[in-house]
Amino acid sequence: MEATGLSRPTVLTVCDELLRLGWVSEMESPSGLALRSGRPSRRFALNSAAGYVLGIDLGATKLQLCLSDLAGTIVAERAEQWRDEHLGAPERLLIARQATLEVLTQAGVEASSVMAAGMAVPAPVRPDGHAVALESYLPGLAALDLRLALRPDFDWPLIVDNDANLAVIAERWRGVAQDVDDVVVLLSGERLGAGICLGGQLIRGGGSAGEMRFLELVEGVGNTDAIGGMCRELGAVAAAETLAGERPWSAHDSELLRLCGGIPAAVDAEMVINAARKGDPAAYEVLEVVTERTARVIAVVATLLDPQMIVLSGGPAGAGDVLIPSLDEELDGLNSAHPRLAASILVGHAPLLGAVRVALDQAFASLLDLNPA
Amino acid sequence: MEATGLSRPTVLTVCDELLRLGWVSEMESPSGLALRSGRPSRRFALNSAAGYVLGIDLGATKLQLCLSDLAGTIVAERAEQWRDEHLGAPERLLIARQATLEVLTQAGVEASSVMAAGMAVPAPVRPDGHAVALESYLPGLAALDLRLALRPDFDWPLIVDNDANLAVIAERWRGVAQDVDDVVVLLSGERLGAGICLGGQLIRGGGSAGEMRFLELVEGVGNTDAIGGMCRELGAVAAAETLAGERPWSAHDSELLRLCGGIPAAVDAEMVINAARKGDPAAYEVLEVVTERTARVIAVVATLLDPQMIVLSGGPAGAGDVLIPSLDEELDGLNSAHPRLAASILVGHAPLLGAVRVALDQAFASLLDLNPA
DNA sequence: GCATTTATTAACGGCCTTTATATATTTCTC
DNA sequence: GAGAAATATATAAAGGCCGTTAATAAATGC
Repeated sequence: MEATGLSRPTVLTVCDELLRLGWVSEMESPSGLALRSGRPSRRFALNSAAGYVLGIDLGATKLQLCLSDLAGTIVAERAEQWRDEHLGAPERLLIARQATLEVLTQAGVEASSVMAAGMAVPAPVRPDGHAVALESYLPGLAALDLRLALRPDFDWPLIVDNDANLAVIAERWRGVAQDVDDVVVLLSGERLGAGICLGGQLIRGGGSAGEMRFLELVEGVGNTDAIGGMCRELGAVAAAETLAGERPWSAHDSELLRLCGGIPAAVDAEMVINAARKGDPAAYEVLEVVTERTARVIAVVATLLDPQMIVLSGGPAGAGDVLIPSLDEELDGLNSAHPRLAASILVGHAPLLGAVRVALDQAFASLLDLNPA
Repeated sequence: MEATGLSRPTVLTVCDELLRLGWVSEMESPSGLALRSGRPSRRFALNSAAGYVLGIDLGATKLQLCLSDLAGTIVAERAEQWRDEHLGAPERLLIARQATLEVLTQAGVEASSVMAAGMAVPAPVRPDGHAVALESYLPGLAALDLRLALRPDFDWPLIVDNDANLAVIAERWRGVAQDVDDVVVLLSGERLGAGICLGGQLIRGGGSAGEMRFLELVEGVGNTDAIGGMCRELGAVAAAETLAGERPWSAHDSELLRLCGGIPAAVDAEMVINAARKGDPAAYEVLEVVTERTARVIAVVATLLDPQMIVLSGGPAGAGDVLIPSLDEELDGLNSAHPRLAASILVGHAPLLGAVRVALDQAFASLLDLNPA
C-alpha cells in the first residue's frame, strides 16, 4: 500500500491475482511473529521458483557464471580459468554456453524457466550490442553483436554491459554503496575501468564513459593499465626498487625482508600488504609509490564528478584495510576534501552480481509489459 | 493528444478548463493556414501574460537580469557592471533586488505576476542553498542561504545554481545543444567551470560536480583559472613571448604585427583572433599555446564522460570559428576520437537563460501541484 | 449540397475508493 | 479457563472519477 499508494482492497485483489498466476506465494504460518492482536494479515512473498536469471562475467582471465532466482538468491555458481589466455571471443562465448548448460543441470532448472541473462565484458559496450574495439583483451569481441551471444542455444533476452558499469550496479545492490546515489567504482583487473553512477543513474555517455585512457595525461600517473594491475604492480615496484638499491628496507631489518626470505627480488604484492598490516614502515614506502598514482586518478574523478563515495573493486579490494588509509593520506595532500573511500566486499563477484541485477531488472520489466497491473 | 495519449474530448475538456482559468488563450483566426476542408480546429496557446519569471545572473564582473513570460520570451532585460569589483555578496544582492524592481516597472509587470525566479552564481551551490566557499570571487556568498536572496522584497520561489550548470541547461534549451542528452559546457569567465548533462540530466554530485581545480594535476595545464580567462590569457601569452623574443612573428612581417601597430607588447586577445581569422601563421602559433592546454582539459573530460558534444561558452565562444579548429587539431593529437566541439551562440546570456529556464520549470511544477489535470 | 474535419454531447466502463460487514486472533474479565 | 470485548484484517458492496468510444452537431471547402 505504501509503495503503490493504493488502498488495501486493491492491493489484496492484485495479490490474489498474482497468486493465481503463480508469481507470488502465500506464507503459511505468520504465527511466530504475530505480536499484535487482531486477525492476522496474509503475507505474500515473491515466488522465487517462478523464474530464474543467469549472470555471466566474461572476464579477461576467467569465466564466471551464476544462476539466481527472482529473489536474487544465487542457486548455482561456476567459475573457471580460460584454458588459453589468447582465446578468441567466439570461442569464449562457446565455452560460456557450455558452462551455462552445466549450471542449469547442476541447479535442476529448465532453460525455459530462465527469464533473462546479463553479461559483463571487459570493454565498453555500445547500445547496438557491439563492444568498442579493444582487441588486446578479448580478440574478436568488437565484431559480434553481443546481445546474441547465447544464441542459438538460449533465446533469453541478454543484457550486455561493461564490467565496471555492472560492478557499480552490484555495489549499489548488495555492496558497500547501498543507498548511495552518487558513486564511482574503480575496477582494477587487467585494466582500470570506472563505473559511474550519478543521481542514481548509470552514466554511459556514448557507451565508453568511465574509460581511463585519458589519465595518462595526469601528472605522475603514467600508463593506467599499471594502476589496473595494482597488486601486480606493488610487487614489481618493490622488486625494481630493491634491485636498484633505492629503499632502506632492503638494507635493514624489516618485516618485508623477513617475509621474502631475505630475497628482495622475490617480493610480491601480498608480502607488501601483509608487511604493511603489521605496520612495517618499509612496506608503507613501497605502498606509497603505487597509491600516490592511484590517488591522483581518484582526485581527478572526485573533483570533476563530486560523488559521495568511491569504491575500490577488483584485485585491490581485499587489501582495502591497508590501501584506503594510504590513499586517504595521499588525497589529503592533493585535495582539501575528498569523497569517502570504501573497499568492495563482493570479492571478485561485483560484475557477475551486476549482471544478475540487470537480468532481474529485465525480467521484471518484461513481466510488467505482460501484466499491466 | 499525441503528447498525453489522451483522447480528443478529454484534451478539449482540459483546454476549456485552462481557458477558463486564464492559463491559455484561444487563437482568433486560424483562417490563414486552414488549408484543409472541414470544420476548423480550435487553436490554443499558452497565455504568456498569465505569469512571468525572473532570471538573474550574479556574475563576478557584472549583474544581468531579465524578465520572461511563460512562453520564454524575454520581455525586459538589464545588465550592469558592478561598481566595485570587491563588493560583498549581501551588497550585490541588494543591488540585484533594486534592479529587479526596475525591470518590473520597465516591463509594467506586477511583482505578484512573477511566479518564480532563477539565479546563477559563480560558485557551486549545495542543496541547502549555500554556496561552497569561494571567497575570492564573491566575498560572503557562502554565508547566505541564497534561496532567500530576494527576501523580504519578493517572496517568489528562487532557484539558485552554479552558472555553469545553468549554462548547460540554456544550451540544451535554446543553444547549440538542443536535443543533445550528453553534453558538457565549459564556461570560461574569471574561472573555468563545467556544466555536465548526462542522459538528459544535470549532474550535480554533492553540489560541486564540474569544478575544475583538479585539472592542475593534468600535465601541461597549470592553473585552471588561466584557462578560464582564455581570452585574457591569449593576449598575455602573446605579449610575454614577444618580449622574450621567442616567436618569429615579432621579428618578421605578419598580420598580427600590423594589428598591434608594430608594438608587440600591446597585443591583446582580439588581435590574435582577428589575425588568425586572416590565416596569419604567427597568430596560430600564439593560439596553440593556449589551445593545447585547453585541449588537455577537454581530453580528460571527454574520455571520462564520453559526451556527444562539448560546448565552449563564455568569453571564448565568440572566437569559436578560430578556436574550435585549433582545439580539434590538438585533440586529434591526444586522442583518437573526441566529441563534437561547438561554440555557444548565446553571447554571454547562457547562465541568465538557464536561470530563466529553471524558473519556468519551477513555475510549471507549482502549477501542476495546484491543478492536477 | 456533399464531403470532410472537428466540436460537442451522451452513454458506457474500468479502476479504485470508501463504506459496511464478516472473520480471525489476542486480551481482558469474571 | 470460558466467554466477552477489543483489535486488526479480509471481503463484499456501493459509488465516483476519469477517461473512453460512439453518436450527433457544426463549420468549412469544393
